[in-house]
Amino acid sequence: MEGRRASLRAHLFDKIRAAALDELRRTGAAALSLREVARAAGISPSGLYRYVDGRDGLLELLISDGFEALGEAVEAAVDAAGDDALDRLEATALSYRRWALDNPEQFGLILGTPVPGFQAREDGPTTESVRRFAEPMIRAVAEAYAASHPAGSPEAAPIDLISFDPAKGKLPGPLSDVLARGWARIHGLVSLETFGHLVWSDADVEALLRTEVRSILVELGHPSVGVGASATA
Amino acid sequence: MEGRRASLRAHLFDKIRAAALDELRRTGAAALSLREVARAAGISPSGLYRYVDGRDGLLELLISDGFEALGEAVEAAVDAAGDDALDRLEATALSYRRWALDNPEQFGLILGTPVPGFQAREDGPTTESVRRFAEPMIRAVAEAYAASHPAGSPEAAPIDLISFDPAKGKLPGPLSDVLARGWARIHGLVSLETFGHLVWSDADVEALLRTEVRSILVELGHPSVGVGASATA
DNA sequence: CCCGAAGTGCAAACATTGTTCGCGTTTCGC
DNA sequence: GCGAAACGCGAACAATGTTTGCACTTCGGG
Repeated sequence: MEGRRASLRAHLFDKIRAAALDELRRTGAAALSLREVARAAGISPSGLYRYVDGRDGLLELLISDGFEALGEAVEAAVDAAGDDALDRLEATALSYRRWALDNPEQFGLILGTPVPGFQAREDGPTTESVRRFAEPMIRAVAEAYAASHPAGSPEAAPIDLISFDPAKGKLPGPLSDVLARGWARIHGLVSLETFGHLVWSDADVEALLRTEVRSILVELGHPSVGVGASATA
Repeated sequence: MEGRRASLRAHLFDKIRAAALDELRRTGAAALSLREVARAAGISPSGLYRYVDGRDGLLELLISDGFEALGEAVEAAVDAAGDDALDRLEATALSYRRWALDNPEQFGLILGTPVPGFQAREDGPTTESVRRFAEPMIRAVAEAYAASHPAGSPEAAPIDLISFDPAKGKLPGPLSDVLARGWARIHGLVSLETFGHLVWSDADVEALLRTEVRSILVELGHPSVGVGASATA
């Protein structure tokens, strides 16, 4: 039996989670008030401590949920895309941007300036969520890489990327570099736009992202993209 | 004359500025305590209000100083570099990274997640500092662009970039796109590294940055970088 | 069935925070 | 020299995160 107690607890926990997310969306991470969350959840401030370890625990919850949500958004978009590596990588980049623009506070919380006191515990839920988040992005790049470096070639991926766990150990090999650069190109544009640092330009950021995706594929030596990816679209 | 009063005021203001920067470095922007700054500056909390408009005023001061410092760091590095566009752009990227790694809290404050309540006033010191900061970066890209698109060519820069003021109006033309993409590539790598999101990789970020600088120049059609110089058609 | 143990929620308290207000004191400009 | 402005401060207020002790409910094994 579930037990009356556990059921009530789970229900209230969801209410707290929802209230915290709401507060985060409304006021941002730095101004997130534990007491306000408690009020919204219909609970006393001290009662909240039975569910969450203080303000940091609240943030950990939100960070974990954030990575999970972003990962799911990207995965859904990639799944909806076709089989072509270009389409899939493009879907990755565009869904990454869309999620960031739709959830700027959450995006800032998980991938922006780290919050001062907080450090994710190795065994906390965050590490698993990060893994969950990184997987579709790694997969998209790995697929594109594999397409142009077949399994027999000397530059084939040295390890099985899909099963790589970013939480433990470091990713070696040439793919590490191209993955970091590819992600950085996407993340750079998205974070600058999301945080309001591109207002001086009238650029169409979505178009820029598409250009960047092509440039990544070009450097990956992907066949379906011609060499003509020049500066101006 | 300077006046005894003005002199004391300037001196104390510098002390406050230094104390605030110290606090920022130690605890981060979100946890910056006005009272702690007051203590460090040897002044009462209320007395601080004679110099700075509350906590937001303190942040504005730090933001403004941050942009200024980053701008100076980049400018100094570019000036120290030679005449070659590659060297100059590389110096831009590497000094940008170095400053971020050396001043992570300040970097997060000016280019990371925006602080919730704060919005830079149009007439505040921040706008001028942003302009000051953007100038050397714009210049580096503009020079590289000009080198491959001489003044007579159809794709020459349509406006005088050097005198462009990012505070008012938007930057049009093809340079806007390449500037945004170039900056984003650098900023993406630097912010990911600074905020600790590249720990899964053992990549040499400085080497990655060099690679990105080259790729930017290639897409600019710059002649000094061999490989795909014929890319732009 | 029932009773000790564990879980649950809360009010009160405490230390800190940002900000405002009024009051003496010092300095400036005329 | 004198009125006025600037200055610095202590006290106060509302709000925050966190701890503690205490009633009360629910669970599980005898």
